Amino acid sequence: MTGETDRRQVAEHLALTLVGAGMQRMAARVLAAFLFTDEDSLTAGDLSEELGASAGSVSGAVKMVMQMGLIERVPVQGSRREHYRMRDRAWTTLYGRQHAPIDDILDAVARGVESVEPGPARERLVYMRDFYEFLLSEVPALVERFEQRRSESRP
Amino acid sequence: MTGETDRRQVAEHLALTLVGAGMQRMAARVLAAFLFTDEDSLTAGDLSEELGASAGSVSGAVKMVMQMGLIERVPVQGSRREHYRMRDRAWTTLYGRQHAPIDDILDAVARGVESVEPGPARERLVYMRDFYEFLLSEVPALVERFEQRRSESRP
DNA sequence: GCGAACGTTCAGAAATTTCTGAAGGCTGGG
DNA sequence: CCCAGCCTTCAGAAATTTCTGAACGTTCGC
Repeated sequence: MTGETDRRQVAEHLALTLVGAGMQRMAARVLAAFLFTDEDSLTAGDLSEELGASAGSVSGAVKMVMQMGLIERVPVQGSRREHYRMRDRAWTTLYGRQHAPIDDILDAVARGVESVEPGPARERLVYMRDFYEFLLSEVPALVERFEQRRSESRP
Repeated sequence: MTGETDRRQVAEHLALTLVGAGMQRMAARVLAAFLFTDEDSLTAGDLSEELGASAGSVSGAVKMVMQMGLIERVPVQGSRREHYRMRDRAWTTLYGRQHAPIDDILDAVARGVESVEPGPARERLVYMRDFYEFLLSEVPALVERFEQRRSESRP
């Protein structure tokens, strides 16, 4: 509820926190910019200026954040620039996709189970496989529950 | 179900997959070594030999993996070396802790909510905050459900 | 106590990731 | 058709992460 400088600082702090959680630096900064703006949409140029970063790195970061499904292109007629904005269900889709690597892990573990004779190692691998399978099946339901609850409380 | 060379290859592949999911390289290799061994426990020396890595990097990696709660020291009398093995509920605890960064994110977002005037940005931040709060409260229950199901099927 | 076997720490080297800046490609207006 | 504005790509520079190897503690057997 304070000044504009403060808003940027807080945004930057959130970006750094996301970096701590494993996100790429510039991608996190771009994301924070979208979170904290009251504009309808931002262009690559806006971001470059706002963040004080080169057009090149902004371009790469935007690409990443878009692949994550957090922002989307928004068509604006009468403008040659590409406009972007956050997607509505950004966070739930992000969380869902965070679990995409789990598919890969699952494959690798399943291969492990096949490659070892029965014994302690195999039991360990089976346990790991079962857990990741469980996650893969339960997470979508979890996300859905959140969205449902939300739509109820805001009819 | 094939040779020893194969086991190592499969283990190494799982390690690389975990790296892809964000884990540190040597930590992932150490973890895979524990997953795939039929020994009761491994020492730093064992790992160094098995992985062909220096004692120094093994030491650092073991420290990390232990902080993650995936392995534990096991007392072996009559041996000067430190022995380690995987913890029983390694995967569920890991998943639980994966959500530790969420606390930090939650703090940062909450600060964001306070720092902006009512408007689109604020609504976005509130949504994000609510979602992470939801996760924080639901994940433990999810993990518990898995363990319960598992203990039922293996009485 | 002394010596040997292990493990840890840390400075520096190596590898990887990340950013920049310049060159080039589209697109729409004139 | 040409030009201007905007974005993307890419090679190289900068920063960061990760590994090694040597020096230093510790612990146990003797």
